[in-house]
Amino acid sequence: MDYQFKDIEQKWQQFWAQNQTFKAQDKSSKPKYYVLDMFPYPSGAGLHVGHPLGYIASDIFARYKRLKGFNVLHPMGYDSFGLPAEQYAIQTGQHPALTTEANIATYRRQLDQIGFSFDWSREVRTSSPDYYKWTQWIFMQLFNSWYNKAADKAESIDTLVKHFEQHGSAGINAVSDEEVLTFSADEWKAKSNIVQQNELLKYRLTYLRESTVNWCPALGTVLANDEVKDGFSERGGYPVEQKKMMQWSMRITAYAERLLQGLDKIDWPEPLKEMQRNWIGKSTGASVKFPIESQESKVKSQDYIEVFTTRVDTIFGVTFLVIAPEHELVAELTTPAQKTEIDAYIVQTKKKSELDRMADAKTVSGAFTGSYVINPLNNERVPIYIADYVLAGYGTGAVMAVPSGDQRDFLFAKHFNLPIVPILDTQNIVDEADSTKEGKYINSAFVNGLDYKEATAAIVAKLEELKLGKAKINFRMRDAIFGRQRYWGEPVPVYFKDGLPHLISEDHLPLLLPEIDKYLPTESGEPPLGRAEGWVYQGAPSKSPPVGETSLSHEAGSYRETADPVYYEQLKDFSRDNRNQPTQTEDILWQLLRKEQTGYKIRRQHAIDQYIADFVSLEKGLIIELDGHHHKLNKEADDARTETLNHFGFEVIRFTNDEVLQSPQGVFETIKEKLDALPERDKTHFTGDQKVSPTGGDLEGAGYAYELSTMPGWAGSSWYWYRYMDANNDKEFASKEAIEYWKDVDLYIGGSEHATGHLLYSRFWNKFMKDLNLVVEEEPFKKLINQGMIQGRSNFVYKIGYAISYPPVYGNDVEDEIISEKRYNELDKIGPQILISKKWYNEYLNNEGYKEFLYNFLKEELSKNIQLKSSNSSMYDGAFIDENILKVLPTHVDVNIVENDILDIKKLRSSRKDYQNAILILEDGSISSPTGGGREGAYICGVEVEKMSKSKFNVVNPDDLIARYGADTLRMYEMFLGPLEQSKPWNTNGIEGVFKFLRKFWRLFHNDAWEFKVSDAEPTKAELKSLHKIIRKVEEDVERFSFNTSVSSFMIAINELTDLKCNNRQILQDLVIVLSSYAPHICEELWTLLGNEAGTLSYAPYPKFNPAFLVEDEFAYPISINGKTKMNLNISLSLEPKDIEAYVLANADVQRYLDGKQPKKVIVVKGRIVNMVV
RNA sequence: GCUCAGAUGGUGGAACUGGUAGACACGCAGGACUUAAAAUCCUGUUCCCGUUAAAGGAGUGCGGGUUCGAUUCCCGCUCUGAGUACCA
Repeated sequence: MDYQFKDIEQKWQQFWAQNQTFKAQDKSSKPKYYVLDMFPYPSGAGLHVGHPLGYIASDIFARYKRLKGFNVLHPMGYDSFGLPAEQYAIQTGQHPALTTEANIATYRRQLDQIGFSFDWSREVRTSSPDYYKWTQWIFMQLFNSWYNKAADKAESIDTLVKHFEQHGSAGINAVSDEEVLTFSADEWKAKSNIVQQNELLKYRLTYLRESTVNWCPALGTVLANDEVKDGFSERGGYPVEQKKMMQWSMRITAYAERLLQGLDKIDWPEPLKEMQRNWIGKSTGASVKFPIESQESKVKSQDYIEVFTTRVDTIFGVTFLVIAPEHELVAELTTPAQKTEIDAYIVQTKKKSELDRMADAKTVSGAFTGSYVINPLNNERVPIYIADYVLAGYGTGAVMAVPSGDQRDFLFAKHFNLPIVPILDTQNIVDEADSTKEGKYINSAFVNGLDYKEATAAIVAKLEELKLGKAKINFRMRDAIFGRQRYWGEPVPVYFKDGLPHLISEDHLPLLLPEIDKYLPTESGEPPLGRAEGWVYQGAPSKSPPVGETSLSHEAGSYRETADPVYYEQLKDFSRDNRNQPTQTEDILWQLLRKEQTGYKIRRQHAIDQYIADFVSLEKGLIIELDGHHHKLNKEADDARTETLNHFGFEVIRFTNDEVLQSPQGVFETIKEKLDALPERDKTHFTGDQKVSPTGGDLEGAGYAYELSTMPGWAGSSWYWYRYMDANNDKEFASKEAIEYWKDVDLYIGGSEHATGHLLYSRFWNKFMKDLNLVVEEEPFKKLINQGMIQGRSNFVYKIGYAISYPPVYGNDVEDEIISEKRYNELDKIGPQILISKKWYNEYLNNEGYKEFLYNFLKEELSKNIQLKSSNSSMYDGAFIDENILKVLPTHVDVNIVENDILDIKKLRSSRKDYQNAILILEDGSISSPTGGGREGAYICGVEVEKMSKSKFNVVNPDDLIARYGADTLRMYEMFLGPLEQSKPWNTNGIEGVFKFLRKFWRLFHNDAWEFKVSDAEPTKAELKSLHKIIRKVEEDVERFSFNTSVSSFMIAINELTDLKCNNRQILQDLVIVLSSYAPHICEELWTLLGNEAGTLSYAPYPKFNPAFLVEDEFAYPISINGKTKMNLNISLSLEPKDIEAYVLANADVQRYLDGKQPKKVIVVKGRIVNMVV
């Protein structure tokens, strides 16, 4: 029978599924090998031909490793939480779980028909509760951990608490928030639980903190840095803005150094590592404090400005300091004389969006504050400027400017006429800064004459001695925002009590995603989970209550002396800050309330217990609070706060900012009425002997609000490779034995788009899990390969766009308007489309005469083919075509109706209505019209390489190709296309060659009548040579992931064996094994035809290469003269170079080439070449 | 701007440690089979000059270097792609 790929492929796919042929063994004496593809998101669009590229490569590798005797783990699953399903749900109201399910089914069907050897018994889905239970569990471990810098690893938060209890905060070297408290052991123990928990939150590896986030209003969620590209969201391309929000974050910065170091130990593509290095952004330098020049009467909150620099050696070249406009000291540093200028500049920068700021990079702008710092090493006065080229978010938000060494500083200095002092004798600073490190220092006091290394060391030493600086390492990487204000993600296993986050009990995992009515934020702007009814935590908070969970106010004697004196002191500091920087609404209200305008003394930003009240009347016990509109999770905190304040004898009234802005007077009246109505404050509560629970009861029966945001897309994919090791375990995320056996991923294949997202977060979680001894390897992916992108190859037709203008109607020239592009396109629909072939398009571009031809042609065709009439027909009477508006537009045409750039005109006509009556000028100049019959010439389309996408009509679907050629052909063709890592355009043209090859292979096993027939004779030498060449070639190629070259070699081998008329069983059987990882279906079929047991091919031993079969006794030496090959000579390989030389020189043809001359030198490389120098 | 990767026929690409550049495949041209088409098979196919077959010459983005010999190594440049960006 001829090669029937359809039947064969279906048969074997079924067989593999039924027999679980590719199930990996949990326990095995074989060595393990773990081949993984990057977790796919099952999108609704289905696969295009570019998607399976990496899967085919990894599958070939996995199959090859099985043949080589490895126990191979090759799983597949779905990263099934994510934005697209949710966006779709918002539009259609369909539950994302349903659409996701449907998408997975499509995805699976498409994967199955390509014949992958996945172990489907281990399939995972991040959106399944069995799976996200463990994502939540890992989140809990992160919450319960801190990073101990001394041990350089994460540890349980218990060890931190123990340390605090025994030694206080002294001796702790941790990665934490910047502002942490300092306290003794006794002070710690004296703190209320709330204060303690608040403090611990600053150390936890996942924490809640008010931070500046990338807010995307269109998606209604925050995004991580890697999800933002050039100020727009990566998914959807919506604008992103900066916003302060209470957010869950992951303290990935704790691992910055280890993430960087680890890169040196893994076999990844260099560009990928480079991207991670850039993202981590380590820079070694020094921090230097520049004392602020004292000014009479002005009290500063700080008497120095700290800068970070990587070139501390240039400190003698500092001629000014630049701080970011957002720098906290700007207000204090601005002198009255400079205030207008500075304010104007700040307003100007605020107006600029991120994008403007980037685009504006070239223009110099800034403003002088009027203040000076002192250069600590030469005591010179250094003016302080603000400028937006200094970023508040990097380093300290301040730079020491060295115009001689830094181009931005140089431009700034030129612009503001600031001095430029050279500091190295080799510097050339006439036109631009020179950042050289060569030469000896000048103008640099005690380092004059030293070189770069010496000077740097000397300066750092000096600064350290002065206690004004030290060597420092800075990282660009920020902590990763972990919450998303979206529905379709893992719920965060956290509830809120006293405004503080608490973990739910492990017994209550998984915390299931609740059902909601609409997948939209609530009216009050809470995330979608705010819609879930009754979604509150009822259980016990944890098995062992958090340390120190006692009454918060057992020491409270008065509102000033709260439970925690240290904390209270800090609050007073914050209050002072707040008073200095009132918000707009606070300021409006304060102007009305101050100076007893209500009849009572009002204080603003006043610390009470652990809170700061916006406004308070101590006399009447009334607290006035201003709120932005807020989040449900803040409400829990607000309620707790109100309750506590009530307890201290205060009544709380709240206004929103909007209320104040709209009617300040009304707000004032309400407050006044309230004050008048209130009695004197009851102070009896301040005895402190009462046990107070701020939430009004014990946990039993109480409902605590859950966290309303969900986890980001990368949560589930940051550990999934461990789940595959033990996918069905319901006791642990994976068993210890499984992890110890499989350890890590040996080969990971996927796209480079995950470089700074998934691959960085995964390494982070892996290191964390290693620290907790949950896993055994420091790095999860030993070897990684980026498959290149498959680009689309678009085809174009060249459409004549024409417009019709009208003469003045009724003496009115209104109609003679300039026709806009849009109108022009509308008009071009009134007649038939006219398309010109590629040659004529080039003619149109380069030849004025042809334009005229087209114009005349068009006029004639139009008068012939259409009547210029419509409902108001007079409009078209006498209409004329405007030559100036005639244009030829390259227009995408569906690549599926084009073959070898030749358009299928019939298919074109039936594809779209507006092409039905099209007139085509063909390559040979003849014309194809709908009425004209007979044979037609060719219409040649234009070609361009672009992204593969529906809108460009260049999507090639693997389903179609499999239907035409089969999966084996598709697999081999995708590999044949070129090196795996390289991006390349898809062109279906070559696929025939691969198909022919498989048929030729099939035919080796069959006689002319297509009957299966092999011979049992002893193989010939030539046959064995062909076989062993390919055995070795495939081994070499697969090991170095050069799949394209082995496909070529297969073709060569089959061509050779066909020429040898080989149908030898021994040869063919080994060949089947060698080819089976590339084209598994056809090989399985032939394997059983050869009489082997079905299903045994996948685990057959790979044939052993025997070099003896390749040994030649002769070699056709290329004979070259001065490096140019002239001829070949067959010479026995047993001859030594000397004899070869003699043999070659004796040859008559060689003598002819030498033309009687004696060669100066003869180079003979045995088995390679003979070269003569004349 | 910086970093990285790359540039070989009409096309995808091969040449692995410096040793016959263009393997393999597509496309194209010619031929066989056929009434015809499809399929299949055979031959040719880097460019230039040229021929009866020849014989020459040039040639791996450009310019130089090292070498008996360079697509491969070194230096400088051009272009393309990717990443990143006032990162101090």
